[in-house]
Amino acid sequence: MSKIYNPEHIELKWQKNWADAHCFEAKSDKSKPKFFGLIEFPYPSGAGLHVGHPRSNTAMDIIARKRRMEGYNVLYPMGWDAFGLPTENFAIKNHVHPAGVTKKNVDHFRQQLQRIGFSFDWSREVDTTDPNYFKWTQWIFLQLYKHGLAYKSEMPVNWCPSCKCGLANEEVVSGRCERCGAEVIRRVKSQWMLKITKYAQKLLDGLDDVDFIEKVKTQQRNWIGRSEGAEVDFAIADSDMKLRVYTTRADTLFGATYMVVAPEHAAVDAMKDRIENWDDVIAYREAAAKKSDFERTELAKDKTGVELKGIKAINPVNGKLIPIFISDYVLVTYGTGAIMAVPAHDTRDWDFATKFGLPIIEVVAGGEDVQKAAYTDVEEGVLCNSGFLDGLSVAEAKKTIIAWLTEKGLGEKKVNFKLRDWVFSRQRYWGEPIPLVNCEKCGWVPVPVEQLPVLLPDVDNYEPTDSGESPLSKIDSWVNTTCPCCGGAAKRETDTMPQWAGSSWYFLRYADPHCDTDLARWEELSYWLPVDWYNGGMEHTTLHLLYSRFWNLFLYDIGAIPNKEAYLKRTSHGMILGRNPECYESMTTMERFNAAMDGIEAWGAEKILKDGADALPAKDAFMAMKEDEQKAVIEKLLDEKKMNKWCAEKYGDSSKHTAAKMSKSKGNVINPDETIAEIGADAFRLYEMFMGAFDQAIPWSTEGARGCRRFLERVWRLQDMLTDEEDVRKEMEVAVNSMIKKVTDDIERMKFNTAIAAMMSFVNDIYTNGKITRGELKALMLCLNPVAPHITEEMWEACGFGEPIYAQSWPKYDENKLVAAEVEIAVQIKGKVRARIMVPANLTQADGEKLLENETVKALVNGAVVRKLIFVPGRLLNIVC
RNA sequence: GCGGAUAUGGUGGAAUGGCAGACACCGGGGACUUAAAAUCCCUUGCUAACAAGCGUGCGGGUUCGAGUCCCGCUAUCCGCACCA
Repeated sequence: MSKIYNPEHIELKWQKNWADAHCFEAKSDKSKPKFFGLIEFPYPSGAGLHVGHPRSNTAMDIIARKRRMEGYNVLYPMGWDAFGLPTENFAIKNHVHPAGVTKKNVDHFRQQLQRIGFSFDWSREVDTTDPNYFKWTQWIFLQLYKHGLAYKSEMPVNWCPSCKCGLANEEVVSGRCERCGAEVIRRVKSQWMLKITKYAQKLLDGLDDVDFIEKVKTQQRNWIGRSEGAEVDFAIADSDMKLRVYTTRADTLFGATYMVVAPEHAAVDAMKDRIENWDDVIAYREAAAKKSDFERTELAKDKTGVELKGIKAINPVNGKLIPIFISDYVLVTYGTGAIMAVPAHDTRDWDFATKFGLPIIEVVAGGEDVQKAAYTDVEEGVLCNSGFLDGLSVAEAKKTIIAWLTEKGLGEKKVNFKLRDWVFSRQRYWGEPIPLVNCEKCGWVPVPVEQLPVLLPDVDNYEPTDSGESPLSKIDSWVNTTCPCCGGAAKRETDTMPQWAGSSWYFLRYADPHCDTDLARWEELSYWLPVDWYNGGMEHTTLHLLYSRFWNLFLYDIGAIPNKEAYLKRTSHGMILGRNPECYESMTTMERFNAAMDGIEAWGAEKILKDGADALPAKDAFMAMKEDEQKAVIEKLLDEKKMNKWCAEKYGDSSKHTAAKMSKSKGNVINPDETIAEIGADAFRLYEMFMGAFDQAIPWSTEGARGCRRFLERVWRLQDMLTDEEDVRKEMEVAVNSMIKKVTDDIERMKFNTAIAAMMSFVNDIYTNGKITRGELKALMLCLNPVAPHITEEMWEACGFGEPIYAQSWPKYDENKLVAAEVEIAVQIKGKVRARIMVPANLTQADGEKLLENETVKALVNGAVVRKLIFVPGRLLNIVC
């Protein structure tokens, strides 16, 4: 009888063994093929790891461990994306230095990750707040600056009044600050911007060369938002001014019955003298500026605007005079900030025209009455009321009109993107200082490379200022410096970089994390990059993933790195959900108590209430308790099962109602430490991978996790069934080979749940059989090792199988031993299964006829005329008669 | 509004157009225990209860055969959102 399975003991032992052996450190043996597996490095928050982190980490750990066994030189690194607001806010509140907070959090995270047994190469750990690291973040910024891709711009930015900080568009979620939830307002500030728009086309094109899951590509394409159209000039009547618009529907030009410009559009000011209702215009403009993005969105349906009285534009195709309006449904940031309005064929224009009583002229026939609704179909329609375009399809008309406009010098073909430039300034302390100084004589001057990094000074107070300046601006000794160019007095830039900066190139640093002459040495970059497989969350698709591709493309263009695209392959995991607290929160104390009473009756009171109340029947005792005592008792009694049952009754039986995204505020976060303490790291890893399809959101189930522990107990006890036989027994060949094949294939497809199911089936087979040979156990240990590395190493050692598994090769399967000699097939009559028969596995399609001789089949056919016979070898026989 | 995804037992989920529900969780029963836990074995889609019938969100279609393919809906989730 083997010892009792004690995960904690085994896991700590092997974690130490691996560290001592340095077996997961990436070697610079460039003769071997390399594999660079990457997962997003975490932000080390004070709350510590949650169960979502290990889902991605475990998946890539499995792949990394398998690759090592397959003979690859594997780089699987970990680091910390450690700049960021929560740390800074914590530091402000508790009057401590953010660096100290960061260190403490990082140490906690590292310890938590190590307890799970990931095969990270800890010798390559990176930390974005380490000056040796952010020296190169600053260096990259200066390259962007030198190549004209960083510029300062007075522009309206999204301003979070609570964080007192400018936000990128990507950080604004339905009008609210992504971090704190406060309503975002618009505020004009001078900001550093990165010209990511210059790379819009390259970022789009690059997607064709990489293996990203389709929905990531689609989301990036939509975010970049390329559209093909034309710019057209509309002359202003009685002047030599022109108003240029962008349109994707140049074909509908004859239907343009008015124009709209954004309230902030410069042309409005240029025409000031001729506008008769200037006061109205100014009033509208101010009202629009005051609106938050949220209000703009809220009122999206309700069109407002003011006509510029006294001014008319001329439609270039028919010379008609048309009015001009300002309205905030036209955005100054897109296209030319002005549009031609074709109410008959654009829903927004139709809404506006209807409200303001403007003419609606049909120019594409084929739809319903355009007076009732806009007709926007571009596939079916045929042009009408459009002079020389009449009778053409929309596509033909577009070509024709653009050619005509180009020839006349009235317009031209134009491509536009939704992608905006990246607001790169933050008025915060805990970020990389932007390494520029402002000299009155020389303007903005980069800090020379040899003076990098520009370090953060020690500050007493990290509180942002109400003026919107960074706390750094208050440190005169730091701000005042000399100009590197002329040696005169100069001031440092006090804005810092956003959190995205450090994470936009960290994968490059992993190739050579201790290099102090470059961001990483060329030969290391050429060997390790690009990243072979990057797994991460969908929430980073349009932010981090796009930004880092942008930096990588840029660094490639300036010859700093050898690879164009950063990541060859991108996959994504689903979220892990917790219990929906609404269920629990909406219960009254009595309801909770009643639900809990079931538990009391079922299990006996004393046991459950051991350290709660003294006596039962509990109702009286319970009612006598203080409220928080009651709460504690209820928490103890209301296990997951009861909660689900209760929620199901209240909300219907779907678990979708009982599950919700985990968050601290909802109080439904599952703590991995507690789970690991209960079931061990191997069972935890196993459950994370087994719980469901890897790419889908899944509610956590404590019961399900315990089931995985149970499986490992079963595996552990296989030692008691072990025989002295070295080889795989004949009768187990199919089971062993098909398991190896299934596990091998499914790991590559990230179908971890079915890979694990295959191993469970195998173990079930062994239990039925009662015995296991050394060869059979070896195969199982090797397959299971990437998922549950500790228990498999321990058993491998205990059984005397030789060198540790981390030094073993991945098992191979024999194609010829995947199916038994005889297989069961279904016999169908007209598609209905009527019987199952055993037949030799090697029958081919041609043997189908012969099966009619089979007694069972004969009886089913019962002398009827067989009209058609379908035989699918190994699967079924279908007889139509 | 646009884009993407999803829909299968009490639950999580399996299933290259070929035996729907693998593998688990929960539940039920049994064995072993003074007892409990643990473990092992059996059972577990629904209805009827004989060997039958019905079942993959809804309505059509293609096919010898559809959870899977096609057409038309519905519901839910996620992302974007006045992008001309």
